[in-house]
Amino acid sequence: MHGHEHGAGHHHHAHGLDVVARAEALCRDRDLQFTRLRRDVLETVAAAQGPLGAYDIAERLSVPGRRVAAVSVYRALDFLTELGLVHRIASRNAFVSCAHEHGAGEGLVFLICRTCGGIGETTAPEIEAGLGRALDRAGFKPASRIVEVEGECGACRERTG
Amino acid sequence: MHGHEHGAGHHHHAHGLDVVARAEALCRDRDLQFTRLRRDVLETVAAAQGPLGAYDIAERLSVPGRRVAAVSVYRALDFLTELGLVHRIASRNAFVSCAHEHGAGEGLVFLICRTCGGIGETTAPEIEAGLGRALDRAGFKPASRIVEVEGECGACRERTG
DNA sequence: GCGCCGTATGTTACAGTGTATCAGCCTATA
DNA sequence: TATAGGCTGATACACTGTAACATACGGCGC
Repeated sequence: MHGHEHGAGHHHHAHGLDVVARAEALCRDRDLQFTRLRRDVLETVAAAQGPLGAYDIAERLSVPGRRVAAVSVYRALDFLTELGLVHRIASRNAFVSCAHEHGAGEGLVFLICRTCGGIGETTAPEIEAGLGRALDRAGFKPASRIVEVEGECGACRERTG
Repeated sequence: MHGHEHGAGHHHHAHGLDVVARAEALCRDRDLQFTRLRRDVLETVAAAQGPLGAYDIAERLSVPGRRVAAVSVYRALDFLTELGLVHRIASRNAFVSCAHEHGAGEGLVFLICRTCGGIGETTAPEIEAGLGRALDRAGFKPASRIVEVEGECGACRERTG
């Protein structure tokens, strides 16, 4: 699993350009700065096969003569995450890029493959109603939610049986 | 929210004894050792109001003359997590104790309160079917899942309006 | 131009999280 | 007693994340 899946397995191979284009449009619309560092970080994450840690990103962006500190990467990641261009995988402390829009009530689910280490996405709108009822029962007012499933992705199941 | 909620807000105040008793029974059944360190770690987590980090636990267990290293705490937490006596909150890198059994298909959900910092639990069995369908659509074979919701718990909503 | 201010970035330092490795200890069992 | 396996201690290290402060750059009013 080296891309992201949407819905019933809609693959986005090499979507680096997609997400960068979306970033440009978003920043233009909202009068935000799509700076070089932010672009570099986004391109690096988008080009990666799997999730990247902040220090991985910093290392890949650092060349002799231009060293990128991890703290700068974190700031760029915060910015990109805020815009929904990048997602944080809490159970891995790592980040993936995301080329498609996400709306509320969509039921975003992250799929973490134990075999190839890749991150997929799918949506399960059905779970929103049930989760909403459960939260009502518990008297809990939600603000944000994460759903992460660890297992084996389709590609690895085919490969290894 | 300084305990855990189960189902429609079933509270377990001061359940430290419950979970320790359950740990003893589990270890007896499975021929596992419920050592002093493991007991201490479990009691510390159970007695805490909110989630504890591994280093917090190590600090609380360290007294002059007996220093508990974080690495030992991690091993004990791994052991306890494996038995379902302790849960890890991925979005906080912290741990909470859990006095009740969990079965598959139960739809365990962690409720993280932004106001009081407490962790609650509830179950949403309804989401299992929907999530299962979504995973089928994506061709993904699940092994474990985490659902964490951040927001405001019932107690804090009453207190602050 | 000049100063002012807000945003972005650089730099350093530090706190927190987690793992690897090796050594010692304790206990059960032969 | 000897041995093997599980538990713990201790040290070191890598990774993750934040705080604090300095600097740079660009727009804006004067």
